[in-house]
Amino acid sequence: MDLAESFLQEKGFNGFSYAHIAKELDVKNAAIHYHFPSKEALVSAVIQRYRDRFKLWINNSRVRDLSPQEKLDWFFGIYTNTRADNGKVCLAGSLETEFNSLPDSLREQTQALTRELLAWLQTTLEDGRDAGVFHFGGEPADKAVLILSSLQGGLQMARALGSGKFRAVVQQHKQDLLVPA
Amino acid sequence: MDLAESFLQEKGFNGFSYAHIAKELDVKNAAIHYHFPSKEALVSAVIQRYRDRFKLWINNSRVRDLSPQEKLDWFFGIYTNTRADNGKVCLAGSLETEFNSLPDSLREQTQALTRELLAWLQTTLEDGRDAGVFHFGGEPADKAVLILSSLQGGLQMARALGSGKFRAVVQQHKQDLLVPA
DNA sequence: TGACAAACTTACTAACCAGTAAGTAAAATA
DNA sequence: TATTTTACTTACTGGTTAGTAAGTTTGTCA
Repeated sequence: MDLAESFLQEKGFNGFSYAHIAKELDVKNAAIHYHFPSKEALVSAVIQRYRDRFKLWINNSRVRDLSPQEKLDWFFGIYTNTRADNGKVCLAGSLETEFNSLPDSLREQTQALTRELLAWLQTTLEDGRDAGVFHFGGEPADKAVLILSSLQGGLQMARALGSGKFRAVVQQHKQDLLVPA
Repeated sequence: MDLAESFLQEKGFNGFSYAHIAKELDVKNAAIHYHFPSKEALVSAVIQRYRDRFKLWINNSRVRDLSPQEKLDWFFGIYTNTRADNGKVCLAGSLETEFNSLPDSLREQTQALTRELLAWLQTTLEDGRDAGVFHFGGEPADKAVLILSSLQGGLQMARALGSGKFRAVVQQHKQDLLVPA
């Protein structure tokens, strides 16, 4: 599952095979079919684990008790660190790219994951604006969509043009949110 | 080339084959190899055409003579219209997602395209801020990266959660840029 | 009319893909 | 100790992939 997650983020759903995983583990591809009958089942398990992990994190006091500003920094940090080790990309972003060629169950998993990320981000933005630390007009839901979109897109752009582009995204969000005009 | 461009935007580089194009055209796959010796050559030609088209557009008086605000609307419109007909995605975004499994020549083409989009957007943002119609802090280069990233990511998110998510991105950018705090 | 080239088709190859059936070795369990 | 279960391997299938070689039709031009 760790390898599948890595490959998904590095190459996408259509970009890796049972053979790739089998080779890394030094086993035969049938060994993977023993644990996960289909590629769909394997990837579904990976997304589910990712969702569970995120849920666990945001409900843990180490994140839950942070200020909105610290929460946002933590969230940006996930993406920065993900990217740091080797051109990976947000799991949700990777899956959305190939959404059109995904089996039904994976589409649902992708939708659920994205909605969960958006919901948390929206609440955090609301709390921050209410507390007077975040400055933005319009709907928190829209701002959340903008921020998540740009993080996903920014990681992808960073692959082509270097990690500086992703840092630019984070930098500019902080500028927009934190510095009153 | 039209079909290849469509498939690239719908399914990505690893998501379409010579057979898909051949079937649509009702010819054999060898017929495509006659015109484009390799998939790399085919996709390279598609990107080059896309770059030429963009260059032509921005230098044409119909775009060149617009106000910064109208230019931005035009740019957003490209993405909105691209998306309108069937869950497509920005060509640059699609290629960046699979950047790690792309042949060298296509990596270079992808980088060049992205840099050209960024350069134009940056200049437009600069002009708009100088003219007093755009309001944002920080570097225009960073804001350009943020906007392009969010458009690419927004189209992808729209595939999973509906086109409303992309409209939210555009809406929020207009809010952030045009409405003084 | 004949030569030639453009635009194909037919028929193929070697590599890779997800997935399966049958067999095996070792560990857990009764 | 005997039986069963776990975790594989070996050997394969049918389908798809990009790409090729050789032959065929069609239109152009001298």
